[in-house]
Amino acid sequence: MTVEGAQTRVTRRRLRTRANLLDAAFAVFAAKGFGRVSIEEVCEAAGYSRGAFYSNFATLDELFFALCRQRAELIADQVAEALGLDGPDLDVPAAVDRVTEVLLLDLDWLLVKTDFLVHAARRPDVARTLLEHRARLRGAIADRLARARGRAALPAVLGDPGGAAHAVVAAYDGVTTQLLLDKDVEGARAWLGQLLTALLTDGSGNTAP
Amino acid sequence: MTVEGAQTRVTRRRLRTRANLLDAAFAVFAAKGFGRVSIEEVCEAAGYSRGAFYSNFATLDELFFALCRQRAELIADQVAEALGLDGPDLDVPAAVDRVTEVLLLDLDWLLVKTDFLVHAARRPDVARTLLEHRARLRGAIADRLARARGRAALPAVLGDPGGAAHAVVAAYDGVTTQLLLDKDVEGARAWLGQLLTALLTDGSGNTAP
DNA sequence: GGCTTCCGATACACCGGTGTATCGGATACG
DNA sequence: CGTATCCGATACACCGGTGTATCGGAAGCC
Repeated sequence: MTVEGAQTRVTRRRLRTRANLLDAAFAVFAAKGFGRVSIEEVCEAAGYSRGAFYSNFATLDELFFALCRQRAELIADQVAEALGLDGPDLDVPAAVDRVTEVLLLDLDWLLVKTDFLVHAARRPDVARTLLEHRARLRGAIADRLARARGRAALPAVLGDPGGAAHAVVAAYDGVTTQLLLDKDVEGARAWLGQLLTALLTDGSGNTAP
Repeated sequence: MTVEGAQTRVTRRRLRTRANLLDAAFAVFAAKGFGRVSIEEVCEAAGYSRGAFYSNFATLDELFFALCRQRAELIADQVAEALGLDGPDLDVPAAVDRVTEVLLLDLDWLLVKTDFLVHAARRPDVARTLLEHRARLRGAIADRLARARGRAALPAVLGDPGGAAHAVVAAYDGVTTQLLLDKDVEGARAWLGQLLTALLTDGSGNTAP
């Protein structure tokens, strides 16, 4: 039933199997895509029986959601760390490098994430959650950009740092789409770097390499 | 068997039912997502029995592919038309308006298209087809931009018109992602306009409204 | 180590969707 | 209008996955 309020013993084994199920599910979802996957497949991949599954999750959707939440927060933390690395002043190209290193690393995750996107696009409540998550990320980026105004003025067309952050996210999403098809991670990184440079500078090339 | 080589009579009824199945499938796919849809559902929505389906398609994948191909070509034609409208000189904001009018019109299509994207991301052969399609579209945009050099110089960071076209597509994809979640078509159009302006001008605002 | 609690494996009944084979009625053509 | 052809509806056998109920054994606690 996945109730967590009235649990007497926290049970160690349970946590392990739950984690194992999540890991196996990630692999299976990445390979086949959510919606093409049965509960049995996940269990088999994890080395458990269906009993284990039903003891930990009520439905496949629930597992999928838990999985995406887990990974998304992991990535978000890494991005936040990458953004906070250098001091009060921001070195745009360096920061871009560090962030793309995190964001455009794991093709499997991008695949599952996009699966989750289309899933969310059809469920307003899930969409809300995802939107909030994205807003938080954008906020972090905007903050970072605002603190770095001195070094490179933002182009006027984008407006405030919030708008610029919005553009950064859009660029990332756009590059992701192409990457999903051509699988060229290095190319995507380079390309995202160029795009962000074009967006975040006024075209005079003052922060370009 | 869907063989089209040795067909004695071209049969009118068949074409109609095929079209009906495709239309109904579009609605169902948009509502539930490919992979959450059964053959029966599609047939029911179209008002046919499964016999009709199997007489026209071998598998649900085949229908899905045919559907995406159909719609994609329709959109591509409309975009090509919108790009070719004004004379040898290009009015960037106007062209952007016309194109976004076509591209960001039908949320259902964006939904299905993204479904198709994740589908393609897992099948190299399908991915190839989609990549070629995108390359053709980029080519059309690059041509258009190249012919309009006189009016507004492209920012150096993006390189040649090919690079700029690449950026345009990325912006479109990025905006699409957000749009799928917040369903704000008008906002997406405005936002895509801003993004493209930021990308295609040198920041001096010479083509900004 | 003995006891209690809990977790996950096994077994079973069930259902929805699949694919095929067959047949009746619609359709094109002379 | 008659007839050959084709299309799609119906019927059937089948399978894979689902969810539940039950039970044996592991994990925690004394």
